[in-house]
Amino acid sequence: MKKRQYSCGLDAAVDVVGGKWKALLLWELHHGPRRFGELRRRVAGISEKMLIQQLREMEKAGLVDRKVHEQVPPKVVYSLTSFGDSLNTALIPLGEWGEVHMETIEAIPRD
Amino acid sequence: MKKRQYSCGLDAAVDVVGGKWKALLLWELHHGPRRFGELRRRVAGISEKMLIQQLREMEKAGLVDRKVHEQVPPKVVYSLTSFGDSLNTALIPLGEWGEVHMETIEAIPRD
DNA sequence: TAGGGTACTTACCTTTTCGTTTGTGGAGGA
DNA sequence: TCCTCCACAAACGAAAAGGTAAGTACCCTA
Repeated sequence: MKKRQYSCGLDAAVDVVGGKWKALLLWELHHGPRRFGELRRRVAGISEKMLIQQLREMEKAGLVDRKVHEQVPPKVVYSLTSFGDSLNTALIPLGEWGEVHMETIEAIPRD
Repeated sequence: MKKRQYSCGLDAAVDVVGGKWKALLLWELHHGPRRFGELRRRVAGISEKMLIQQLREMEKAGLVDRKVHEQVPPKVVYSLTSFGDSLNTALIPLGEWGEVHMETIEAIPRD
């Protein structure tokens, strides 16, 4: 979330789903509601700080729903809203493209 | 382009198209081949440094083709490869999602 | 003769993003 | 009693991304 004025829909969408973790979290939540600790374990390499940061941003954006179960130890469950689900649906072709061309993408030189 | 190991296709695709400018450039080139100066004028707000940097990265990734016409003054034309075009096709649903929800996205608070 | 267009390149700086570490407070298990 | 788990929070620094400004070499137009 950096801009206010977008030049096209794609611009806006990439702004919402951009960054290192949001796409992965969307994908993981697509499989079903998840607790904080579950997400931390299933999304490889994410730190707790990044996880909570991304979740908060996605909550603000209306993509995910955060439900607190008042109990000890605490239990918080995150799930996709219908808005988040619609974004996920729109991302499916892109995900398939990525899978098909995975080897090509991995072979891109980076310097 | 930062990682080598992707956990899913979506992860890889977002890595390729991520950042502030690549989606806009892909979209612009989707309308047809463009010269450097044309892109600079049509993609609002981009600096020459960013433009050439992104174009070079997209060239390395095999998304765009760079054709130099040896003449004075110089003339360089950029166009999508079939690989770049396939990415663009995969991005269409996302672009449509962004257009449909543009107002919602613009209303997301950023602090 | 001055200014603008052609397509870049380089240096420097600021902003944003990402990662690491430490700490909270109560509860249950060895 | 110590350790771990739960779901965070806060501080700090590194790294990456992005922005600004200037320079290059040549040509055409006014």
